[in-house]
Amino acid sequence: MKQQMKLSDNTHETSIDYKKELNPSQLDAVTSTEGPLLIIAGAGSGKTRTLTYRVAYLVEKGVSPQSILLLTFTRKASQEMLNRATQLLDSRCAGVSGGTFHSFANTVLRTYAKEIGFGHDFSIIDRSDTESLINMIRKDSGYASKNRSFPRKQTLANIFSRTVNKVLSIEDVVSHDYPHFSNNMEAIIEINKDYANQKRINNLLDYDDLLIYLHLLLKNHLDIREKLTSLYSYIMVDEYQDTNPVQAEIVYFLAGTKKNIMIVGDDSQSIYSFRGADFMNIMRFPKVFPSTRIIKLEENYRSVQPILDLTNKIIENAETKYSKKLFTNLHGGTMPIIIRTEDEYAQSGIIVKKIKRLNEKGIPLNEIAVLFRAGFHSFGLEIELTKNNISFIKMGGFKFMDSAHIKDVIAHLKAFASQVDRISWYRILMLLNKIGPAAARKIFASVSKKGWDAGLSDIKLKGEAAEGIMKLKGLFTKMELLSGSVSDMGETIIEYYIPILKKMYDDHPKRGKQLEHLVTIMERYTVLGEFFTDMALEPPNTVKDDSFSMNSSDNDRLVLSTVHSAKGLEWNTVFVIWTLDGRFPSVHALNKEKELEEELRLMYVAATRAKENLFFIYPGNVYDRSSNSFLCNPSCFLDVLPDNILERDYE
DNA sequence: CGGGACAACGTTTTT
DNA sequence: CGTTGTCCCG
Repeated sequence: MKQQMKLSDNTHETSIDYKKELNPSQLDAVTSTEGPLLIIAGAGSGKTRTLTYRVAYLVEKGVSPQSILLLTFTRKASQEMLNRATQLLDSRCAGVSGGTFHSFANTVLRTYAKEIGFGHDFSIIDRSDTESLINMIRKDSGYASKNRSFPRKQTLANIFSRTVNKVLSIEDVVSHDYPHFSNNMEAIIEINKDYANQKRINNLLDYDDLLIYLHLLLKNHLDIREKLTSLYSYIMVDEYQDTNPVQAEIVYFLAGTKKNIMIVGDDSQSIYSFRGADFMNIMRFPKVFPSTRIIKLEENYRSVQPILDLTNKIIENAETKYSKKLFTNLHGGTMPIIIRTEDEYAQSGIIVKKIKRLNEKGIPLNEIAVLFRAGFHSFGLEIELTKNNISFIKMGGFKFMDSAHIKDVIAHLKAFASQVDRISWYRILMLLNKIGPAAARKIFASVSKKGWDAGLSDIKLKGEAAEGIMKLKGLFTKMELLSGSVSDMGETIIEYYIPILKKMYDDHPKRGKQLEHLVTIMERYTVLGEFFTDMALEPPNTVKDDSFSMNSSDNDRLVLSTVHSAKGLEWNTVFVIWTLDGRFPSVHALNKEKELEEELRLMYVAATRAKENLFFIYPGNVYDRSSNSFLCNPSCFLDVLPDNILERDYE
């Protein structure tokens, strides 16, 4: 203890000058350590900075890092904050417990799995595993073949997840959001029950279960709750406007009696209601914690005045309850502009032209972003960028872990690790020639009873099917000799899998390379279970995919991103494309007040990403298939703005 | 079992 | 337009 004190004294002889490095509100937020605290942090107001300094402040004050809990929206966010705090103070900050709600739940539940009726070695299933399992139950139930318009696996997964995240009943969700499936109510409820049973039998938790069971644990086991609340004496939660009711109650339980809890958020940037987030959580917080102090961070350090004028005006039209008016000391800059073009092609053309001009002025590509409402909105632009040799990186969308070949290889690993993993066994068996659902069922029944060795030997098959099973058994026999090295097993599987890959995909060389990349990820693991958990909870979020850029080696690339994945980021210049009614806001939200309000916040998030230049562009006349109509009006969020705030170029 | 014909359906995203 | 699922036939 003494040694630690001495060490820290040495490492920060230049103590942090909080007064100098933070503005008064930030300083207040950083140094108010006791009791409940609500920070309303406007866009670009130094939210991350505040959290980082607060971690350092607490640690410097002598609070043990292990007793600080920092919950964030993504793992990347928490890691970045802790890294910065470490740079600010010293390595003690790295000992702070930080992560997402889900990873925190995972850690806690591994210890207390027995209390919720699971084994401590439970597996976490990702969204596609979830859908596969639901699909098996769906088929088994027989409802699907009786009824042509029975909900698909994806729809069922959506219904179930929504039920959990919004704390509603299946009846509520179906009748409200899927009224056309109301006549299947009993069947849907039955499948949901089966799904829960299957998970319990097979020791599986899906993403929602992690939250649900953590919540249940805290609610029903006071002794465990007390243990945790005495362990975590200082809690910080970021992006609170995007928490759902379950997460909010978890926070409430964790706060315990000391209630040293700080939440940070911006009600104007709540954009995840489609998955149960409710910005009323942040509104209600002072009621739930009666002695809450509220601090507003209103100075914006990001955008020039003309951009701020516009974003302030946009959000004025929302019914947010915590009013705040952002101001800046960054002067100069030009008025944001909205441009109408002839068609999509012309829209792309303008962007290409403007990017080239900005580039000549010395603004690097990675300081420019093109933002849009939905992933597919950038397809046309991607083609034009490629033609013009402008390299770009697209954020969000397509995920490494979601591609079929990666899933296949991991399924082999999972099947090897568990003879009762139905999802994985079906998946790998069906890859074999002449083996379909019926054979897979038979083989899996045998394997789950006798293990893979005897299970595969005892199965009677003919011809190609028998051959395939032989090969699979050969693979597993080989894997058993590898004494548990994760990457060695991976490589062995890939060797076996390559012929299948070649048969199935024309682009197998590219996919083969990605499989090699998977092996390098595996090399970081010695315990198979940890590999599986990490792949579910913290999957690699980018594919190093050269198809997306001309010269992928350099980092100077234009950023294409959905507005959702642009949250928290900033660029010198931002283009928002497809800003017309029906695209942004989306057609689906046009007649629904609540959803339209969220689209407005989404537009606010998009616009507040810009530091100096902000462009809105839309093609003037677009046919929309889904609504069978022509879209031609500029986004209503922008159209209502006065001319002295937004310049118009309608040709 | 596997392939072809046909019909239904569709945001956004992270864990 | 592409994905997902069902049905039906060889």
